[in-house]
Amino acid sequence: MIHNDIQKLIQDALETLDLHTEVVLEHPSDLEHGDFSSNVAMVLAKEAGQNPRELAEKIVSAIKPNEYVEKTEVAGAGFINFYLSEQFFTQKTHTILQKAEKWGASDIYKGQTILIEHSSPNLFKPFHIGHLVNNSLGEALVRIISFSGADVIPLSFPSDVSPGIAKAVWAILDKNWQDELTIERIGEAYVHGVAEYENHKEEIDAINTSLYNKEENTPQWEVYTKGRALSEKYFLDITKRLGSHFDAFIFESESEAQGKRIVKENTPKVFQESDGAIIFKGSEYGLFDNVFINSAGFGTYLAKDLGLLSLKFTKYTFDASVTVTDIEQKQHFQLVKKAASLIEPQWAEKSEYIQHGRLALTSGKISSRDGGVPLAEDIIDSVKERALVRMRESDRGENEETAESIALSAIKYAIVRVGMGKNIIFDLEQSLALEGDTGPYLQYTYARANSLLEKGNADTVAQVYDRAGLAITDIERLLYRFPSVVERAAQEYEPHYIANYLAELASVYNTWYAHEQVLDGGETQKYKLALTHAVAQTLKNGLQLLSIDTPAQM
RNA sequence: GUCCUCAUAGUUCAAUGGAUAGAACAAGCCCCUCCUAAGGGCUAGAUCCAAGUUCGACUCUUGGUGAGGACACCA
Repeated sequence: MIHNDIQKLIQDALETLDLHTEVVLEHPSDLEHGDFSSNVAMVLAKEAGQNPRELAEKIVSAIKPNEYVEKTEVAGAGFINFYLSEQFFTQKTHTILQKAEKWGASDIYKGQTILIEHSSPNLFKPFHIGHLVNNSLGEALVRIISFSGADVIPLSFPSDVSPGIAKAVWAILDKNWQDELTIERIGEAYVHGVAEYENHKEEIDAINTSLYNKEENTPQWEVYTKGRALSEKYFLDITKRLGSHFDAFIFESESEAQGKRIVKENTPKVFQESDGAIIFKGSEYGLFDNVFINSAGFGTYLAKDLGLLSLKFTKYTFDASVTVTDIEQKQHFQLVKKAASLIEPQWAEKSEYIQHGRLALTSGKISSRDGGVPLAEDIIDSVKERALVRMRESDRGENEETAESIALSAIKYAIVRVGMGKNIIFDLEQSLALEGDTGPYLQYTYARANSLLEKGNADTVAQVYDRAGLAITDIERLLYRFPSVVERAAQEYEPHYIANYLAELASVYNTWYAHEQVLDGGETQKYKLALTHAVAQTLKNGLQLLSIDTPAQM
C-alpha cells in the first residue's frame, strides 16, 4: 500500500534524526497540496524546540528517494506534502482495469460472519418513506461490508403481532373486506382501526389477545392469516424492487415468546414485578425504567427485541450482529442491551445498534394513499414520471427500465449521501431532482464514459501502459483512493463516504471531459480511454455498493 | 423535569484536530456546425452565542440559546 510505504519513509527519516512520534498521513483536502500530507513536523516542533518549517525541511532532506514519489515539499505551517509519480498513477490505472469488478474490495472483515438486520416491516402497515431510509442504508451496509470480506447474513424482523395489527384486523372485519382483501384496503383498515380504537377498545383488545395466543378457527384468525400473507408478499415485492434480499427472517411472534420466557426466567434476578407488569429498572444504570411484560401478560417491544437477540444466537453463528434502526429508538436499544448484558454478556458484546436520522418532509407534493406519510411506491413512481418526461424531451427516447433505475438512484442517493446520525430533510422538489449532486448525475457520468468506450474500442485498454506524455490528471489523483474510502465506510458503517467520493470523482471527470477530447485519434487516445474505463469501473463498483444501477445509456 | 441527538451560504449536504471551510440547488452571466447540455465555466453568499484546551478548533471541554427525540404497559 502506498500509504504505508510513505509512512515508512517518514518513520525512517525520523529515526535518522532521533525523533519519535506516530506518523499521521492523510490526503490533503485540496488536490493542489499533493497526494499525501503529514503533520509530524508540527507535532514534534515544540519538544524539539525548533521552528516547524525548519524541522520539516530537515525531515524532508532525510527522506530517501522512492520511485513512486515525484517530489516532497514543505508547505503551510509545516506540512510535508508528497506528490506521487507518473509511474505510480500509470500503474494504478492498469491495476484498476485488471481488478475490474473486484476493484475496491478488501479483506478487512475476512473470516467474519456479520448479521445485518434492516428493513423490518410492520405487517398490515404500508411501506412508507421512512422505510426507504432504513432500507437504503441497510442495504448499502450489507453490500459494503460484504465487499470488505465478511460473510453477511441480511436479516429482517417483521412485526406480525402487535396491538396495531389487532386494530387493522378489527377494521377489516368491521368493513367486511375479508373476502376481497387488497394491500390498499389493509392500509386503509389500519387507519380506520387506529381512529376507532377508543370506541371499540374491548373488541379490539380481545382480538389482540386471541392473535397473541394464536387462537385458530376464529374469524379474526382467518382475516389475520390472509392479511399477513398479502403483507408479506407486498414487503418482498417492494424490497425486491429496491434491490434487497434477505437470507433470514425472524418474526415478532416468535421473539415475543422467547423474550417472555427469558424475562420470566430472570425475574427477580434482573427484572422486577411492578403494578402487575414486569419491568427492568434501567434507572439503576443511568437509563430509565420500562415495561418488558405488560400486565396483560404480553411481551412489549423491549421483550421482543431481547428475544430477537437471543434467537439470533440460537439460530446463527456469527461474530457481530448489527441492527440498523431509526434514531428515536436509540435509548430503547440501550435498555435492551443493558438488560441483555446482565443475562448473557456476549449478547451485548457482539451486538451493535446503529441509528440513522429521522426523516422529515418539507414540501409534500406527492399524494399519499392514507393521507399521511407518503408511501414508498408513490415516491418512486412520481420520480420515475419525471425521468420519463426528461427522456421524452431528449432525442434518445423513452426507456421504462432506465427510468425506474434513475428514479431509484435519485431516491437512494439522496438518503445515502448524508452521514448516518443526522436527520434527513426530504425536500421532494430538491432532494429528488435529477441534476447536480444526485444519483442520476453519477449515472449520467457513467453512461457518458461508457459511450466513449463503445466508440473507442475499449478492448485494448487493458494492455495500455503508455500515457504518451499525458500529464497527470486530477482523475488519477482521486482514483487510487477508492479502496481506502470503501474501507473507511466499512469500518465506520458510513456509506456516505462512498457517495461523496463518487460525486467528487464524477465532477473531476466531467470537468476533464469538457476540456479534453478523448477520441482525438492521436497518441494519447489510448491512455485517455484507459482512464475513462477506470472511472467507469470505479463508478460502477461504488454505485453497486450503494445499490444503485449503472444503465449503459441514458 | 431528567436523559439522548443535532445546529455550517437563502435551501439541502460535505469537511480523519490541520492549509484559503468544499459542493449542489436556487439567483445572475457565459458555453452545444467536437466524443450524451441529466454536462461544463464565471460571479455573489456560511461555521448559533460565550468562555476554555491546543502550535492549530466547524470538529474536543464547559456554560448558554434553538430544534428534534426518549422517559411504564404502542412499535
